[in-house]
Amino acid sequence: MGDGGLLSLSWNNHKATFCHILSTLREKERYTDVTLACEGKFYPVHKLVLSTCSEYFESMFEHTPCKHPIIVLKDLKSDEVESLLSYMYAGVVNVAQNDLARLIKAAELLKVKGLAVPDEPPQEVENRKNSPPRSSRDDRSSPHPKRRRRDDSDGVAGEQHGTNASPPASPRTSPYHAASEFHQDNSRTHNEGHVSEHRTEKSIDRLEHDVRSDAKSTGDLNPDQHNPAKPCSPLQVMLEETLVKEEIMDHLPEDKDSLMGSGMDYGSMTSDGRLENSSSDGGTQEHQLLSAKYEQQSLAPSQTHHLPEAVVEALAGPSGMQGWLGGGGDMSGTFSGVDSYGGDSRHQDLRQPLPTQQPQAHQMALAMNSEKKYSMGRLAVVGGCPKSTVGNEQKPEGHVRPWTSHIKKFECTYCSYFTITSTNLMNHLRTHTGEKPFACVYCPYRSTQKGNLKTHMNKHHAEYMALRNSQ
DNA sequence: CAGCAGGGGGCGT
DNA sequence: CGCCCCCTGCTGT
Repeated sequence: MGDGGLLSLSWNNHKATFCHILSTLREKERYTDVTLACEGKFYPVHKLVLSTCSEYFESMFEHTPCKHPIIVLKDLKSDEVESLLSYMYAGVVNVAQNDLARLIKAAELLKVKGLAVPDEPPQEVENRKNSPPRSSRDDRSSPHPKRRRRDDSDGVAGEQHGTNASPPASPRTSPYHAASEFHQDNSRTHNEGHVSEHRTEKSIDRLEHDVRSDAKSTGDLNPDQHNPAKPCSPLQVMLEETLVKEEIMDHLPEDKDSLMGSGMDYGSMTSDGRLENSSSDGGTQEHQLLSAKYEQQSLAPSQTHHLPEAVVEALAGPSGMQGWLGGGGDMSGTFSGVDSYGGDSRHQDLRQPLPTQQPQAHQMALAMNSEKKYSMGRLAVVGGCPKSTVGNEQKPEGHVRPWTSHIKKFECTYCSYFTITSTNLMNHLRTHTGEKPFACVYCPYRSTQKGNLKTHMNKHHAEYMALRNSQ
């Protein structure tokens, strides 16, 4: 790798982490922008995920301007929905053999990529479903492979609720990936030796470590359990049913409350809790968009409110998911949410005229970065004067300018920084662009500011400076 | 201690 | 107004 060589930086655990974060976001109901309703249960999920995994949803959202539509899945069972969601979020779903045909049918109904295989009879698909063991290879690359053994889980094959919250147990790269693996499994259905082959060594180590620690806590777990085929039937049954159920129960009431409270019209609820869409005539088989009432007023604010939190919690890690999130179409709101992380409402104003030439994701990433810096205390941006405390401390009397909005002249297009001088802004911009135009002639040192280079020269190449001064 | 980054004065155009 | 230059505080090693 010589000078100028390209370095390929790869995030070893990226896919697994990605899936995990997705699942986490779903669990925490962060950024959810669509709610699936089925049998009286509500599943706040993400359009992005749904449309990624299903052209059906994709086109549905495409034609639905509503910010937070409620989609009533009428001809589906809630457990099917849960399974499908698990499949879409985690890339893997555990299903009892008996329920497989039902699930596949549901998947076909919703055109879920990788699961919907209309051309082939369910039987064949069943064979392919031996793949869950294989999918577990990615299990092990999960950041939190918290699988718990349910020795007698075979007996509860009919229960699939658990899949809903199993994502952390088995993040998958993507449904596409899953689909392709199904095909691979055709040729080697029983070969479980491949289970972990595709993982990177690092993720293996880390995950096995996680698994072991998990095993310690649960007592009977061993790493091999990531191979679901071992203890269970080819169609592995849920491992976390009770756990998951509890989580669901925790969430649903809130959902209902909030949904109802927001004036959402869900149609009528039958006595057994099933959701009946009043407008459903049964002719169209699956879902109807019920109403657009459930959107901005009640939901958007909380979303924006949650974002910074989630950025910290769910998107932990320096890289986070900025790029991914930036792909959303409604980033202005979320972006301002991030932006307000510093607690400075002023940012909202500054954000308005943000130039659009920057990809939003980029802006978001940079903004997050800069906010981080600010929160670290480099600039006291939080509240009141946006100017640096540096200036205040440095020249208490010098900071007499009223730092009001009409004074600021130069705004950074990447973050909320602003200054009264273009020079300062230019210097600042280099911190974003990475440009270091001032290079030391004696060493690889480069600087964003000439003065910094000079300082460097004085300290490290004093003789050069002396010579130069004498000339 | 070295480096980074922001503030601001001075000067030329 | 833009550029140059210097000063300064903060942070990481």
